[in-house]
Amino acid sequence: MPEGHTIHRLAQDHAERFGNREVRVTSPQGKFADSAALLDGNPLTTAEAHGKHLFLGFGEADVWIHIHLGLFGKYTFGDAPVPPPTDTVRLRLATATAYADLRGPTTCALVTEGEKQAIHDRLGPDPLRAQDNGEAAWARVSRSRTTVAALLMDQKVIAGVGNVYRAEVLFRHGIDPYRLGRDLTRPEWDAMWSDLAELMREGVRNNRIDTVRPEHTPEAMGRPPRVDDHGGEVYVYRRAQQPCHICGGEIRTAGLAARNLFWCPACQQR
DNA sequence: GTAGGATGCTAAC
DNA sequence: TTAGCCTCCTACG
Repeated sequence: MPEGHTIHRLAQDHAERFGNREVRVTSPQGKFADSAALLDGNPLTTAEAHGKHLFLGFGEADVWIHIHLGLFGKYTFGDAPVPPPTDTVRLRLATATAYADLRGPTTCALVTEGEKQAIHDRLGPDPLRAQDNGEAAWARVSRSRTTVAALLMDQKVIAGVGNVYRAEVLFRHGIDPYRLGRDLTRPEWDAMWSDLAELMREGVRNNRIDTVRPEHTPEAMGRPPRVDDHGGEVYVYRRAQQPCHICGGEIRTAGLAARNLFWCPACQQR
């Protein structure tokens, strides 16, 4: 779930349900209780995403709730009647008509405006932010001796890409994950950047990751639809040892920087 | 019932 | 490079 598209969608969902409404802010689990009490009853005025970071702003209060889901964090949205919270709910926002429950985040903390800015400053450009472009990312990539697979996961280089988008965008552009940043061409990078922007925008719309082109969908190719709890239709992510949708060769997997990498060696050449 | 893994990241070695 | 954090779900006895 939690790649950049999830967080941008969460920002939208918060704005829709709670924007400019006074919200009850609580921490049934307790870890955020003191901070929640400070904000309780204020209107939610801003919900903003940068990469995988979510910021909630409350009216005059000069503080933000900074949320990072990490690997396990999850949001549940619902309508009234608001059910009693379970004891793992770190943060609950609620009005008379809607609620949002946050469980298991890596980060849920109050930050000042300055601390928020520091987070933005250490993040790279985000394909989902209108004001961002791939220029600064290319400057880093083009002089890096790191693999493009590692660079795509580095939030200082490009914010919001996770393990699924990494594997899929490399496949879509026929790029070997082990190629070095400095060996990429400018057109290759530009194409990946704009492709990510489109794929991730669709991810926000549908709240899932789909990367398979129309001509390669299960219906178009007469194969059974994918069954995987992560949802969308993909080319290589978590398809190790299965046949590539395009060439029929075997999808490979390997560990890279503590994460599982997936790719098709035939379609993705050096 | 238990083990293991998962779309993430950081601090410590 | 590894351990640690946080939660939920599946597979396996």
